[in-house]
Amino acid sequence: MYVLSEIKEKFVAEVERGLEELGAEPRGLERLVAKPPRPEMGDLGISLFKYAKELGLKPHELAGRLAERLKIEGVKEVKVIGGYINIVIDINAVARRILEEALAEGYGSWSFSGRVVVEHTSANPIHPLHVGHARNMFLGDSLARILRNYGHEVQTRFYINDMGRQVAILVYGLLKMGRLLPPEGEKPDHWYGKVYSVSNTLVELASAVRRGDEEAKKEWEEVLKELEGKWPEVVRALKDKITPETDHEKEISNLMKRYEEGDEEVKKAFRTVTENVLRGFRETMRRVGVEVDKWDWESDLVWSGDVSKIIELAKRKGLLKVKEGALVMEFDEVSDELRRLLRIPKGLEIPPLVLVRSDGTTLYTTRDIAYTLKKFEEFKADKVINVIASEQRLPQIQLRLALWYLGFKEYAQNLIHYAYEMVSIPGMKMSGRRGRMVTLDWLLDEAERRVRELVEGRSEAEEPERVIKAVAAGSIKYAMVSVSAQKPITFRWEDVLNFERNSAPYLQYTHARAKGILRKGGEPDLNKASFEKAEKYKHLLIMIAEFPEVAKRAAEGLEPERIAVYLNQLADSFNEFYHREPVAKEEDEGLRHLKLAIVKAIANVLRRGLWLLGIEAPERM
RNA sequence: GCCCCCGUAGCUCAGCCAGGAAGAGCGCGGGCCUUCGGAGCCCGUGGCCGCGGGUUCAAAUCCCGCCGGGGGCGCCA
Repeated sequence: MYVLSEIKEKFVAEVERGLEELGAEPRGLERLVAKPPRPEMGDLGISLFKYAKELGLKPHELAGRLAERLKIEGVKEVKVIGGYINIVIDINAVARRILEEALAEGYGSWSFSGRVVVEHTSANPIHPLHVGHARNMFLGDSLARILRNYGHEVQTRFYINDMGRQVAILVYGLLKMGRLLPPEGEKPDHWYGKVYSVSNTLVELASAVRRGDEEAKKEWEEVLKELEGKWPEVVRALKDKITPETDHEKEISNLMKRYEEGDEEVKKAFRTVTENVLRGFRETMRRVGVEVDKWDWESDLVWSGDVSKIIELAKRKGLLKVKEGALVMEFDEVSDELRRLLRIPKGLEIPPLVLVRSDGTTLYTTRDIAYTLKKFEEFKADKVINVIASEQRLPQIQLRLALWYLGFKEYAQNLIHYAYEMVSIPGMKMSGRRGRMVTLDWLLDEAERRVRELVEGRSEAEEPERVIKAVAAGSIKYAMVSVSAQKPITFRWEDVLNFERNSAPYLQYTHARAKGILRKGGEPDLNKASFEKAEKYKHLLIMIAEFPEVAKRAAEGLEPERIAVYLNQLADSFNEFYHREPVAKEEDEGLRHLKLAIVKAIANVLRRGLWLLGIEAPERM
């Protein structure tokens, strides 16, 4: 247990006991603990208005009575202000413990047991990773780290969605082109992305012509022109192969059917292509230091029979209806109670879920049911977190309902859709289908270029290139992870590449600066430190002591942005301190060791906190 | 049309879940380059917390309605 948490717990327990003795029923008192608005009012306070009313006492009077016998180790004063009871921490007495804790390697970690699967990124293997995937990936990676730090066993998984229509369109185009592999020297996912959007556009165009839909025809002709301007050779290679003479939609459906049935030739084509796209994904992920523990093929779930077992079970339970040749599950009357359990909005109408198409093939959500079981069962997970865009809220709800009705009630309740909003770019409508996207690779190149420019000639790092990569990746990660997931992000270069405060580079710089002081001033020795002089650095010490609680709350609420906000405040306070006080040059030995210990503790917290966000903290920059 | 999310300083956002004296960054104006790393520091500027009701001793925070922005309502994912 960390000092500050301990003091807080005792404070709550004592006040609780006092209230009980007076006849009140203090439930959830710890929620009323707050930091007073001004430091001179104390370090922690509890508001008592609620209980004053319950007991028929004046708030101030109640606070006074409770304060009288409040005795907590590490607390030097109890203040009664209005209806609050506030405590003043005796920082001289607890500074040593704060610093001992903060200098330890695993500072901020907890040991709350639990097993969690985090599925993230899971991009369609048809084009390179773009800014939207980046948000998904960085959120997922950070959540995994935050939960591990909380004490949970975490497994991260990437779902390879190789059975969707989009992969089929890509493979179809490639087969028409007569080549499955990318040209030498071109990053595979980028090349496939071009082929995909050109194929998709030609297919859409052909269909529009066949339907006689003039409007759509015009629209897709424009897209084609745009693509021709960007990638003439790809358009040239496909233009005469995908024309309105053929019903391509049907051929693509046929291709999907053959893949689902496990046709060897088709299987080989799909697998080769997908593997190669994934090769590109892995390269990008290596660049940003994100790893996943397991890669799961959607197709394996079909071939292994897991998906048909689900359908059989649904049939046996009488959950399926035949509707125009398709098998569907309906959710007409979902009780309020079930909605509450599965976190489904009250007024939401839930359309039927098609599990099997009329041609006998299955759909994404069908396979996702099988996949969810696999995730829970293989890892014996208590919880599964799916990091998936909020636009997929409805299918995720249908998934939970399907699980519930199939009898997997625990899983349905413990399946969490961690929804995040879109990343938009001003003046640009992103669309993979139309080949319009800002890729993560490009973003990283650009960020690295800018960092290199900035660092040029003034870096103190031994390996400037490594630092450039860490800072570039960090700045993008920070932009994605420091905004709460439920807010849309408008991606602007001037914000992401602003390396001033409130950015990863600022935190990294502050960390490197602290390390620089330690190189000059030497290692702190707590046995030589004058803790009786800690009062002056109380603000910093308390902030250091708050880190574990911040990490805990971030884990409990799945809120990486809390870490970002906290680290920023810590860095601000440290920089103020740095300009005010000499550390390495401090002549008073005891004081120097105290300050060095504070600096080292801050460096440690910054490093650990950045790690929770998936951001590296170089020693020098 | 129905449903979900968001709306806090000129801009980008914390704070809202668990009600208890409005916060950062950017921008803008002014200062700090002989002292441990200027990606920094100091001073100043800036808000009927979208609007209207309600609950409460107390509302940015909870409830209802409206307005504005985004997303969803496919045998796509």
